[in-house]
Amino acid sequence: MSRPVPTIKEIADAAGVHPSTVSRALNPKKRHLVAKEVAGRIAVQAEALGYQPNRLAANLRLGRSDLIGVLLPDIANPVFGPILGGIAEVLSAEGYAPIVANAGNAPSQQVGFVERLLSQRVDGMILATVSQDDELVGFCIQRGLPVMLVNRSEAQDRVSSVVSDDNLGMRLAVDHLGALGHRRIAHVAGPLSTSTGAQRRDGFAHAMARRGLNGAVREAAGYSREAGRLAATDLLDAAGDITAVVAANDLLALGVLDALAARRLRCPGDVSLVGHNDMPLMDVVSPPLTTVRIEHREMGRIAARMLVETIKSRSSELRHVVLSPELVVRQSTAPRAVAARA
Amino acid sequence: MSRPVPTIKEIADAAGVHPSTVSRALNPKKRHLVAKEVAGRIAVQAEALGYQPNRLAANLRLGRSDLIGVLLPDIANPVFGPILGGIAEVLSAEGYAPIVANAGNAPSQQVGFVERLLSQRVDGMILATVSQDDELVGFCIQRGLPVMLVNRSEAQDRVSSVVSDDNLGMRLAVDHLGALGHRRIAHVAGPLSTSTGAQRRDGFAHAMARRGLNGAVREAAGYSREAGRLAATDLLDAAGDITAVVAANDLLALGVLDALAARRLRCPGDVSLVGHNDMPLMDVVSPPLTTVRIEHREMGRIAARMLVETIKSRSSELRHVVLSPELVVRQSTAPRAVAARA
DNA sequence: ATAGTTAGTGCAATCGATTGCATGAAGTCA
DNA sequence: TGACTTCATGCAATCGATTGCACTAACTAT
Repeated sequence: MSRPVPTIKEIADAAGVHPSTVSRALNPKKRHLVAKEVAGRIAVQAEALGYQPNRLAANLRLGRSDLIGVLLPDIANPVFGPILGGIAEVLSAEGYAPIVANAGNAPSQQVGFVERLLSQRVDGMILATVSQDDELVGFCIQRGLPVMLVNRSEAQDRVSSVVSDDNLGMRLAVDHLGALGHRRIAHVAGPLSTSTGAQRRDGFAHAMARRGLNGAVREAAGYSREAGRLAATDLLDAAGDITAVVAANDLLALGVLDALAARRLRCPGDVSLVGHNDMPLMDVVSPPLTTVRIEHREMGRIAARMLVETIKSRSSELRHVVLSPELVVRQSTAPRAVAARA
Repeated sequence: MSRPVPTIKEIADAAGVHPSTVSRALNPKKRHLVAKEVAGRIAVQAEALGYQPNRLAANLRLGRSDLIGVLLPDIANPVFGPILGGIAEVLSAEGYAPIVANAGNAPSQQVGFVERLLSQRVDGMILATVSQDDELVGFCIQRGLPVMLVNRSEAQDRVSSVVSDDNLGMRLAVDHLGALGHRRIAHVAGPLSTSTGAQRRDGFAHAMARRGLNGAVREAAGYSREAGRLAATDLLDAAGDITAVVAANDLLALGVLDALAARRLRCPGDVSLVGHNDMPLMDVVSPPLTTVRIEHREMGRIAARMLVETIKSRSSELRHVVLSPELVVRQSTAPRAVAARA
C-alpha cells in the first residue's frame, strides 16, 4: 500500500515556510511574489517528496474544474473519433480535460449524463448530440454553462456552433450527379429532428429545384447502416427507376449499398451513390464511395477553441462557424446508364 | 448572467434546518438518519431552488473524484471507439465518468496526460496505450493508483489486463490459410514493443511451426495503413512468391491491400489476406476482409468493470482476462491458385 | 538616527460538502 | 414520577489549496 500523496502543508514543513508561501511558489503566476531562494528551496522539497497538485482542492476554491463535458451520441460511430480527437487536442493544449459521455440519442437518457457533468462542475460543454429543438441546450443555458455545438446546430439559435455547409454539400453532390446525366436522383435523409437531417434534405430539394428537378426523399430513423438500408428499400419500392441516390451520411450510404445488393442492383452501374462525411475507410469500401468530405477533426478543434475562448472571456456572444465541404469523387458514381433497366 | 447555483447552506436556510441535515437528507445512503417530514421539506426546497450537487466539494472531503482516466493512443483509430463505448457504458452505470486522453504513442508525451489525470485525482486509470516495458505503469503504481490494461498487456505482469488470445487468433488464421492450401504464408507484424505486435508474431511462428512451415515476418513501424503498406512492400520485395499474408491488425491489412494493388496483385486471386480485430466496415471493404474478430466493446466493458471492482475492494490482486477471438471468413481468402504467377 | 517605503512572508478566512460526536426531546418501563 | 433509552438534529472540524490583508524586516532618503 503506497503512502499518501504529500500536501502543500507537508512541503511547507519540510521547507520551513508557511503553506501559503508554498502555494505561491508552486504556481508560476504567483511565483514572483516569493523570494528566489525560498522558491528554489520549496521546489527542491516538492520534487523530493513527490508532490502532486490536487486540482479538486484548488478548483473548489477557484470555482472551476478545468474539465469540459463532451456529449456524443455514439462513440463507436467512426465520425466521432476524429471529432473527439480534434476536441482533445485543443483542450489539452489549453489546460483542460474532456469528460466523455456516450449519451445516446434520447434526451431523457442524455439528461442523466448532463447532470453528472454539472455535478462535476465542468466549465463548459460540447454537444455533438443536439437536435433541432433540444431541451438539453435549454437546461445548460438555464444553469449558465457555456455550451458549444459541433457537427449539428439547433433551430432556436441559442448557442454557438461549428457545422458543415449542408447547402453547398448537397449542391456539390447533385451537380456532380447532374453532370453525369442523372435526372432521377433520390435522397436518403437523416432524422429530420437533427439539423444534418433537415438541412441536407432542404439542400437536396434546393439543388434539384435549380436543375428543374424534383427528387424522392425518404427519412431514415437514425444514422445507421441498417436505418439506411430500410429507407433505401422503401425508396426503391416506391421509385424503382431512380439512377442515383444521395445519402445524408456515409453509414446511410452503406445501407443503401446493402439495399441495392439485395435487389441485385449494381453500384454505380445501375444506381450511382453519394454519401456525406468521408468517414475513415470510404476509399476502400466496395465500390469506393463518392462523398461530401467534412473535416471532422478540424471541426472538433474549432469547437473546442471557441468554447475555451467563451469560458475565458465570459462572453455570451454567439458565433456560428460554417465549414465548406468538398466533393470527393470515387467509384460509386458513374454516368447514367443509357439502357433502361428491365 | 445566471444567478449562482444554490448551495446546501441556502437549502438549509430555506428549509429551516442545519446544512448537515440537508447533506444527509439529499444523500440516499444517509437519508434514514433524517425524519421523513424534514427530509420531504428539504427535497421540496432543493427542487424549487434548483440545487445542483457539487462533487468537487464532496469529493475533496471524501478523498476521491468519481473520475477514471482513459488513455488511448489514437481515438480516431476505429478500434478505440468501441473500446471506449464499452468503458463508458460500465463507468456510467457504476457512477463514474471517463476523462479521455488521446495520448499518442510516445511515453514522454503520455506522462503529461497522466500527470494531469493524477492532479484531477482520478480514482483509477485504464490504459490502451501500454507497451511491453511501459514506464507509465510504473509511474501509476508508484502513486498507488489502480490501473487496468485493455487490448494490450505489459511484459512485467504488474497490473491487471483484458486482452485477446493472440495465440489462438493466429492459429485460427494460419489454419484457415493452411486448409486453403497455402504454404508460403507471411506476417505483417505490429510494433514488437507492444504485446499485440510481439504475441501475434510469436503466435504466427508457432502456428506455422505446427504445420512444419516457416513464414517471413516484417514489422510495421506503427499500427497504421501506411505502415502496413510499407511493411508489405518490403515483404513482397523479399519474398515475392508468398500466396498469403496475415496482418497483425485490420489497418495493417488495408495497407497490405494497398501494396498488392501497387503491384497489380489481386486479392485473393494472387494473395490471400487475413487481418485482426474485425473493426467496423471490414465487411464492405474491397474485398471484404477475412479477419480475427475481437470483441472490443466487451473488452472495454470488462476492463471498466474490473477496475471499478479493484477500486471498491481496495484489492491489489492481479487478474488477467484473455478473450477468445473467432475467425470471420470473408472474401479476402481463397484457395491457393494452382498456376504460379509470372 | 529617524521616518518612510517596499518586498516578502504569515494569518486566517474561504470554497462546499461530509460526518463523528454531543445534546436534547420524546418515548418507554418500572 | 423518575430513570433510562433511542432518535433526530446541530456543532464544528475536516478535506487541500488559494489569496486579501496585516505585519515585519530591510532598504533608502533626509
